[in-house]
Amino acid sequence: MADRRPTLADVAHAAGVATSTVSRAFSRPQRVNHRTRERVLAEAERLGYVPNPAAQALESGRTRTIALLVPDITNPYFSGVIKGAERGAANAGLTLVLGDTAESSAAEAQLVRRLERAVDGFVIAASRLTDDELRTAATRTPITLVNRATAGMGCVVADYDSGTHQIVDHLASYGHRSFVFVGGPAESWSGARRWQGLQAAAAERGMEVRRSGPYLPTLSGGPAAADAVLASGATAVVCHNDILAIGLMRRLAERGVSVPGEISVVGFDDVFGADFCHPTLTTLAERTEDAGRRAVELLVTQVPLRQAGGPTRVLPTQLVVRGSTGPVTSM
Amino acid sequence: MADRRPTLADVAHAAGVATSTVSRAFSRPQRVNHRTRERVLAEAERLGYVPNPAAQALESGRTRTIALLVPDITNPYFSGVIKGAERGAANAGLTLVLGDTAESSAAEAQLVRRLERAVDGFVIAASRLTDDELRTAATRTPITLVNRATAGMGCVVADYDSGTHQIVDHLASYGHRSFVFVGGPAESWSGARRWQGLQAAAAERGMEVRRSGPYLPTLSGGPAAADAVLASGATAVVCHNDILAIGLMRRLAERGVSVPGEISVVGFDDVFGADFCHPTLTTLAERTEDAGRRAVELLVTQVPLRQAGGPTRVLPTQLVVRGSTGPVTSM
DNA sequence: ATGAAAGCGCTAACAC
DNA sequence: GTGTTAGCGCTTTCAT
Repeated sequence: MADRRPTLADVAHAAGVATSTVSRAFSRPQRVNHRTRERVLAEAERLGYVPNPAAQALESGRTRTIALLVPDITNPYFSGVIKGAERGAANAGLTLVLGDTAESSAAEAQLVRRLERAVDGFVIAASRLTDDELRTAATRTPITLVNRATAGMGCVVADYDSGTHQIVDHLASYGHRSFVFVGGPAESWSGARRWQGLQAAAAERGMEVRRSGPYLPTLSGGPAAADAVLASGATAVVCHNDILAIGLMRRLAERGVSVPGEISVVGFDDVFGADFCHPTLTTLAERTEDAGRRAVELLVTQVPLRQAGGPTRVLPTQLVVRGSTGPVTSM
Repeated sequence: MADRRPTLADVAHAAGVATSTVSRAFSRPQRVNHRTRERVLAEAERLGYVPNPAAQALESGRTRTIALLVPDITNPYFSGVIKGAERGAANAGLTLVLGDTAESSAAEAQLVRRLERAVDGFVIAASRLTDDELRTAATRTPITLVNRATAGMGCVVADYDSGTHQIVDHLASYGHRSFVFVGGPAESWSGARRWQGLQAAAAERGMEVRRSGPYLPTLSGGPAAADAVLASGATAVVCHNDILAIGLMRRLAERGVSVPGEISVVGFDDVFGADFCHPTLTTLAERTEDAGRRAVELLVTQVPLRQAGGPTRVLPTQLVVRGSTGPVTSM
């Protein structure tokens, strides 16, 4: 182990100045004589001085750390959000703490409470908390939401209105007159928005929609969903997310049902895997990496202002047409 | 925003005791009169007191935070490591900071330096630093490695000796007399270990092996690898990782080559997607979640002891046989 | 068992 | 432009 690490005082002594000058040399370069600053920095470098973040935080009350909370770290949908947030944090010189809420609102609330003094703010993706819980927490520490809109705080959401229209138009262009929405968890905010959008878009097109589910938004949710879809006689299905869609397609393949020959399948998210499953999946791509980065930016800009509110940023979505959708077979 | 948060002094005042008593009530319950402690805790609860981690860290020098560094957060291989580490940290009451080193040794070194004062230790997965750089860094802050063995520090690695034997035995059982190893990045420690293991196992079986590459360990590395393999006339290939294997299989499909009919394909990692690509991929599964958790445990046990060294933990691997491997076609 | 008081390393007024 | 000096909130001797 190294000996005691050099402190501000060590650098100050070595450079023959006061500690405040050293501090300023780092944090307010303008307010220090250029030559003095050079000397201080040189001494700091020579001594291998690194500021102690705990001490900085204690004084300033700011930790230069933010937390990102996601329901499941291993879900590839959140990988993009995590990466984007990590980039955004790095750009802003912030440290990113990652928390997995295990899809539980209790765990989420506990994590917020545990970390609120250790971080300057939270980015919460797909929060399971109620609007009220979120707003209460936001009075203590700034919060920005990803894929969840709650009045009074910064939100970054995907444009599901446009996205669901794109999906419906695509299916209509292939001659489908109706489709089934294979729903995910009932509490999912994005699930509700997707379903609303699909209903509205279908109504405009004069198409008929039904909803099936809820199902687990995992590969294992696929078989039950597939069987329900088969029973319904649908020519097309739109699934809550890609993973569920892939699980559903696997089951359809097992049962000898051709995709897209007999049934067209559409997913949401364009996760890793959507372009190499079989058949490749037509899906609505979200800019998850952008979402993570923007959420951090939103948080950073509102932190210094100490304002609780924040505008909602809507990120574009785009339909990626692949092999799982095709024309209706007239029988 | 909330008013000033209650401090130790507020609680002490409210309970009519000294701050040191409040501090002890939390950290050394034994050394405080039972009734006093009850009263203090009640007041703390009533005021909504939460200790300020920065102040705790400043005094004690310990932050109760550890950092996990990975080359690429979006790589599904690391998702398991991240999840495991998150769990391990949560179990130990530690906060986990996540860093993405962007597959760059410079970024990794910078991140270590930037965080070393803010955390009590590092878990570094697939480190790109040299052994010397790692050992130097470890003298300042404890470090544990995942999938990288460096003498003198705690390491968690997969059992590639057993794993590569499993792969070779599997191919031999299907009648393959030779195979090609499709290599990843030259600097990859695990890549080197895999190749060593395969060579040794093949030699024992009297099989012939050649190496091709290096290739990008991504889907986009697949086409070049596939074409090289075709030119070689191999009956079986073992790829650096699953992603590369899937990219390679896609290219083979494009070129009308049947898998496993004409060529058998084996991957490493068993990442998300290996069970739904087409054909499903035979691959060597690693216990990545265990690895992450164990690495944190190793770090935690060595931190209090302030000992730099640490034993290497070897985690079992197992071959998952799926649809991408089959018998040699005699032509 | 409890209190008083000295810092931990740094920032921010406020002087000079 | 630079130095002096109070703390930030907590832990930890050292008394009592």
